[in-house]
Parts: sequence; C-alpha cells; structure tokens
Amino acid sequence: MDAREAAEGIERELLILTRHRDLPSPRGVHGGDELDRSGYVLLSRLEAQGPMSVPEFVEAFGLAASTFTRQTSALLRQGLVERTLDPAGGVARKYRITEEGLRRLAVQRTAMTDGLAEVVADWPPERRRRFIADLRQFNSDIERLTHRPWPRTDSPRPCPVAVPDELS
Amino acid sequence: MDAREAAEGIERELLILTRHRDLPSPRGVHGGDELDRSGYVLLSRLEAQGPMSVPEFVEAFGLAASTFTRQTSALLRQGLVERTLDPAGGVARKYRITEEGLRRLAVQRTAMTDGLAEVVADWPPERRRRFIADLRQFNSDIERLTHRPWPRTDSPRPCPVAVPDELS
DNA sequence: CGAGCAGAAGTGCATCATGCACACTTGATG
DNA sequence: CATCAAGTGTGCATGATGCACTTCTGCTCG
Repeated sequence: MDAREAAEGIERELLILTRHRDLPSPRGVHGGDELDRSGYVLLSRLEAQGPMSVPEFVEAFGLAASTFTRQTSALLRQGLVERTLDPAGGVARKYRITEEGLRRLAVQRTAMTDGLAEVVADWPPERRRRFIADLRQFNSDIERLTHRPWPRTDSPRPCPVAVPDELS
Repeated sequence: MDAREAAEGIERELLILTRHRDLPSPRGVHGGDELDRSGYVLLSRLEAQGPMSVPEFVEAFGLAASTFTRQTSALLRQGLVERTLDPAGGVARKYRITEEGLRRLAVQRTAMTDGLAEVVADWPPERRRRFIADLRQFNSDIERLTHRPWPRTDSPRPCPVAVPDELS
C-alpha cells in the first residue's frame, strides 16, 4: 500500500473519528464537575509538562495568546490552576495545576477511559498494544512535521514549588 | 494489555491527535475555494451516502436540526448541493451533492491527503495497511455503541436523478 | 374540497472556542 | 528613573452548535 493510497484511507477514518466528538472530548460527567474541552486539554498539558506560561502555550498549541488568557482565567476562577511568578524572572506568569485540578482531571479521564475501554473490550490484547503504538507513531510523525511535540514522559513530571503571583 | 490500560493509552493519543486540527480539517487550500470544516463533513457524507434530508442528518450525526438547515443553506448558496423533493413524497427535502460540490470536495481532500501521505511516508506498507484496518475497526466499534454508522461502500453510490425543489 | 394536523424547515438568541487588533502592565536595562 | 520590549488582557468577529419558537407543507379526514 503506497503512501497516497494509505493517506486516503486515513483521511476517511480520521474524518469519521472526529465525528465521535464525545469520546475524546469529555461529556456526561455530571454534577457541576465537568471540565470543558479546552480546559481538559490545558490541564492535561500542565499535568504532562509542569507549569507553563501563556507564550509557552502559544508555542505548544499554535493558537492565539488570547485563547490562553481566557482559558487560564477560567481555570483560575475554578481553582484548578494557580498563577505563579516565573522563577526565571520576567513579565510572564506560569500556571500550575492545583491538587483540585489534578483531581478533576482524573475524574474526567476516568469517565472517558471507561467509554474507550468498552470500545476495545473485544480486541485481542496484542492488537490493543499495536494500535496504541501505531497511534503514537502517527502522532509523533505529525509532530515531526509541525514541530509541536506533546511531552511524553511516562511518569508525571515533578511540579516544583513556586511563588504565587499576588497581583490582581 | 487489558482494556483499561489500553483505554488510557488511547485516550492520550486521541487527545494529542485532536490537537492537530489542521490535518483532518482542511485549511490552507487558498483561492476562495475553501470549504469550512462542517461543509466538508456534510459533503463527504452526501458523497458516501447519496442524497439526504435534514432528519437523516440529525439521525446520522446526532446534532440539532438547525445545524443542518444552516449548513445546507450555506452549501446551497455556494452551489455545492441542490435541494430536491423527496421521491418518497412528504414534506422533507433531500440535499444532493452537485458536480461542483464533488469537485471542491476532491480538491480539499487532495490537500489533506497530501499532508497525510507525508506523515506516513516512512512507514512500511504493511504497517500503513494495518493502521488503517485498526482505525477502521476502532471506528466501527464506536459506531456499534453509538448506533451512528458512517456508510462504508467502497464504490461511490449512484446518485439518482431527482426533481429539483422549485420553491424559495 | 377544505380544515387541521404532524412533521419539517427556518429563525432568533445563547454559548464556547478561537482569531485579530489594540490597549495596558510589568520587569529589565541603559 | 525613563524607556522599551515582552507579556497580559479586552473588545469585536466568526464558526459550530443547542434550544425554543414560528412558519411552512403535504397528507388525511370529515
């Protein structure tokens, strides 16, 4: 199967996959505890990478800075991140996920993995492993072209103590 | 690898995958010829399934009807679909992709598959085939749970002649 | 044949994610 | 200490979607 033929197949499957928006994006975790999709992604990133500043979000996601100003201030209001001074000095602030943020993230993730586990319930273990490896390779190859890698540590990164930003 | 463990890995990869929004959603086809994402999905579905009515879209995608009235009227204005009477009679109208719609869809799809082909350029042919098969199985298994299958004919479906809807 | 009904289409208002342009703030530096 | 660049925040715009409501259309029954 050549690359072009494969690309057509992948294009179709990804088109279909993105229609199932409720799987990768959390819905249905009720009780006022829902994170919106953007918040979920941001918290996941903070969990994976440790404290980040708005310019780092811009670099990591390729979106406008105002997007992150809004998202972080929403998360701040909910107490899911805290704003700290950048230990390196400078104007930028770092956002750090809080204990509550980690908790809410875990709740949401469990809701989603419950659904996904059902999807692959009948798959042979080896095929599951292979699928994840292929997905991972696919993501890595995209990142190779876009230069926007998602941090891939297998153990959560230590989250250094930081000085809270006392201002406004 | 058990289903729960697999689900966690898949959850992460899908989270990352959905961040690469420019791959499954077309951007960068310039010249006033761009289809927006929703239009692209709708045209793809019409291409795969043949003429559909708004209630059929609602059933197929699980979104509100108003979403499709807006999307179809946008595509109508651009001449990419045409509104026809339902041969079965009744109040509903069927939307049918036009030649121009097929052409624009092909242009957009080519732009996307070009990018995807680059992503998997270095993959062994067998791995490409396997990845598509796994993606397809994954989508099918989701559809098994959501009861919203994407039509999977390997040859484009004949598009019957239909009476245009002459009204407003 | 005309009235009514059920289903479909369309519209107004709301929300969320995002972009862009601009104004404001802050820390570093001469 | 004054200035400047970098970072932050805000107002306005768009696209996708939902919900509630209105309008339209074709079928059916009296």
